[in-house]
Amino acid sequence: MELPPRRPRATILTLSRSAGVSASTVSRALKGDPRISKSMRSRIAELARDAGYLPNALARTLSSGRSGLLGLVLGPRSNPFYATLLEEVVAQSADRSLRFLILHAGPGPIEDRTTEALLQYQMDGCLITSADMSSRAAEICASNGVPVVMINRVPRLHASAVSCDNAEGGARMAEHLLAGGHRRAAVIHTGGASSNGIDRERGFTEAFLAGGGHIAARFDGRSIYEGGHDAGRQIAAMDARPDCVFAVSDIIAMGAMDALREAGLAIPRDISVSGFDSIPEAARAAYDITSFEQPLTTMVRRGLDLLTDRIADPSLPEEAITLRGTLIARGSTRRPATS
Amino acid sequence: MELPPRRPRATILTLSRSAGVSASTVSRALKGDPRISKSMRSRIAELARDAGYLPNALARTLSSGRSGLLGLVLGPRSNPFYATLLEEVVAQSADRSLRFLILHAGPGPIEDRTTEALLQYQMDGCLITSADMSSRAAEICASNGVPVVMINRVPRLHASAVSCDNAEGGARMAEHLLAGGHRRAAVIHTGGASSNGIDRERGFTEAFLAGGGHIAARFDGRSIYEGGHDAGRQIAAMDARPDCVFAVSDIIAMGAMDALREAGLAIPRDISVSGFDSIPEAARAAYDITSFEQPLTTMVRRGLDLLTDRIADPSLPEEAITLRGTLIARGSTRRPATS
DNA sequence: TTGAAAGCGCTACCAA
DNA sequence: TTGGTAGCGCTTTCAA
Repeated sequence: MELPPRRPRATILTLSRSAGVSASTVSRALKGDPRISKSMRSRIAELARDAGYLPNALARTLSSGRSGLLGLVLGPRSNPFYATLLEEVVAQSADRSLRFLILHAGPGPIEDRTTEALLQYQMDGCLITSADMSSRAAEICASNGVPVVMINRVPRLHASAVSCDNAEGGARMAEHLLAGGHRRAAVIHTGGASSNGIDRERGFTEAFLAGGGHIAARFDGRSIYEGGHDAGRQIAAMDARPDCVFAVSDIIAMGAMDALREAGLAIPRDISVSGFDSIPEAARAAYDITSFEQPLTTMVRRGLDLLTDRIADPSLPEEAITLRGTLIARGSTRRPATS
Repeated sequence: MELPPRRPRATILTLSRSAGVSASTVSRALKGDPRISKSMRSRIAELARDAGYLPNALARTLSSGRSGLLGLVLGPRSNPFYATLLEEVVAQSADRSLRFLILHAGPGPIEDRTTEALLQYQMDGCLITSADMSSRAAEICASNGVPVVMINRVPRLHASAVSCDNAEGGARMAEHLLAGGHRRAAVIHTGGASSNGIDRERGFTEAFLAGGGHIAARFDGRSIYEGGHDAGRQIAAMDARPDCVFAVSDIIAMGAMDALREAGLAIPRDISVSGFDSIPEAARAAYDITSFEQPLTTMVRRGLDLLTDRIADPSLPEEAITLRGTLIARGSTRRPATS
């Protein structure tokens, strides 16, 4: 079977020739410049359509200095939260004609060559949802005028950020557990790797202590299911077993919950388990985990706003936006007696 | 605090001036052209390093016609398989200095404007891991000489593909279940949405029937956990309950398994459950699902090979590569008595 | 071994 | 309302 005859792509020049006008006229007509007469505009539009013309975005970048390309840094697949974030980012960026180039996806830090790609491809900005940038990488972006926005991260030097109020979320969870009669909590944190986890734990701990509770133990959940599972096993084996668990993310809570059940404990009868993020998996009947929901859609919307605004006007100051989340009470935590 | 003084980026021209040579010399020296004297090469290399020079990949594209950019189409987050695939693709592409631009991520078909982005950004090729392209989209790619490679999909017109032998995998699973003494199977398929699912079911069914088994029921698992869960509930309620379940993907199997347990059934004592893909989640102790593992690393490697080869030489024929997977027997299926 | 010049496709400035 | 021209940063003949 013959391949179709690979015509060379139409360009502004070819269009201008077949229209018998100059290239500048075509360029202006195509972007609806009002200085071009209406009839000319529609004539050229038709010509372009017939020729299957598509502008060369890269050539445009060269002269305009703006590529429409954004870098994206994504966290490890082991935490489904990032998958949700990715879908949201892609969905919203379609409407804004933003294109994302994947800089990094997975565990581990962003490598230097990744930062270089950012510059080589003239990316207009960068969205980071996970691993912290090295100071060097942040420095490179800043000194090259590439705005950086972090979602689900606290702001750093030279970056704007959108996050939910993690400390507040932790505190709300503490109140919820206290109201359910819990007083001895085990906390599964993430080992200082993420500021989110630290804030969540701090908010929880302060409120739980203030409410008369007591932190019976702390474990490092390493932000993964297995880490939560290990912690759960240890909690089940404790002499004076805690009456509740606060995990700083749902994926850790899921691991803990499975381990507790494997040890023969019933949830929430023997022990309550709570998480953070409210990922879809945590809502499944098999887990049904009480969690603190981050307003993901809005977080992404604001993140893209920040990015596009600062691309349009680099003199804008850096911003830190904090959004309030929502506690979703589910079946994994005992509720106050309603008698 | 002062921002650092935003020097304009170094270009080949600025380098050539400070070196006192021509731009072409710099260009050649930087890419190690042997025609340039060794001393000149190292002198320019040093200059470039000091100036923090990074080539403008977009400008290079304009003259060379090759962007180094590839499009990526990813399936819905509801199936963790795609998250694994994404990480593998990103990890491997770093070593090959390939850059992926996200064309689509999530459920639903690829939109036309997505295909247009492919051309506007002069992408060298496109990797599809999920939703089928419309014929129109495939046509557009073909007529513009953009190679398309599908991973985990059967080849279509104008595209190469890498997949695992799905029918064989289904057959192997049938044999495994037969060997474990099962004779009445329920199959949870994906409603004809994906050729993978169809092949897996066909392979399973033929082998299971051939081995003296019988297909007691079929359900549509819609490729999501909830679909598997619904099916599991119905299976648990059947009068003559099947003794095993074959789900065409792990995420469906997980849903089914949870539903069966919620109905009070023990696995595998009362009923065996098997899946496909061997995603990390299926290996967790809480599920421990017998599954058929796709050789993901190799699949991605071959996919990228196909892509880069056909970019380098567009006259190469389209290829379909089929890899053999591995049955991973776990605790969710009864094994043959070893007496 | 090096340089000059043209050109990739598009935008923007200055004229007309 | 339109055209001419220069230039974005790099590659690549063709000359020297």
